[in-house]
Amino acid sequence: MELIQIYQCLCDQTRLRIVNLLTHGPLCVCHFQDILQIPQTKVSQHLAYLRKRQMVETTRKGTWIIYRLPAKPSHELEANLKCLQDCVTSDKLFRDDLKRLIATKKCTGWVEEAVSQKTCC
Amino acid sequence: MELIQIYQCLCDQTRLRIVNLLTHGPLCVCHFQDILQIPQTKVSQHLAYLRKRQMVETTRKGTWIIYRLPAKPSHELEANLKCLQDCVTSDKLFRDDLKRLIATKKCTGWVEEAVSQKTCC
DNA sequence: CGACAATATATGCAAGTGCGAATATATGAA
DNA sequence: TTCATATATTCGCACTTGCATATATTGTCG
Repeated sequence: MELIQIYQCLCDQTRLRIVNLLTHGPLCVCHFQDILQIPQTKVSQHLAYLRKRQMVETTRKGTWIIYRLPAKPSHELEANLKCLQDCVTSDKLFRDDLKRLIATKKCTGWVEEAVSQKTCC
Repeated sequence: MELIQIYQCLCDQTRLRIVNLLTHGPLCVCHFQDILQIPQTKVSQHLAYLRKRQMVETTRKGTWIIYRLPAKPSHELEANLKCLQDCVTSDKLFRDDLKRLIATKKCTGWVEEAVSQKTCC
């Protein structure tokens, strides 16, 4: 992934919030709706933007589509994600998003459980 | 300087090249023209964009206007500039820009000399 | 003052962006 | 097959961006 594409992905607030959440693990579309409190089409549009530029990868579990950051990020992406994680700590909006993420208990290892319980959001 | 503004400033190739050059010291408009080989209005327009978002500061020396990165960068900006310097090494375009910068000998301490010699570019 | 050099700003235009509303697609369940 | 759920896509619109062309501003020097 090229440097400019990375900055293009991060230069919108909604996308920045999405990527910030994804640095803590994979999520599916409904989680972004819940945590960011924004309509589904808006989420999907920004996810499409990120997917087009290879900032995110997807897998399907039934009707859910799970989004994650690239399994093998380029050096540029890895460096910028680290930098992002360092920077977001000073901003209330991003901190609050992460709080809500933790509150939903969707940080890690939620996929298997969701599949077995057949409920995601 | 806010995170999103930083990404907005860096998400265009010309601006990224400008900021990359500035990480090595102040420059005036004519240097960007020379090194990046782009027309003056284009340089000025991008510099205005960066100035508006406080990514660069200016001082005047006669008819020249000298651009520099903020003397007191925010934590976010400092972190991202460091990250940028790490990332650009892998891209030929940015490496070549820096080569031309070095060739012009405008990396450091050129201002006083230029003023005394009354020639900048 | 006038002429020149360096830089900035205005204008018009094509392209891209962000967003809501509506619609389409895919999957699982009944 | 039909329905409901989750997600994606399309469309229209206002707004922004990048750029070239033209014009304005600012400072220096004579």
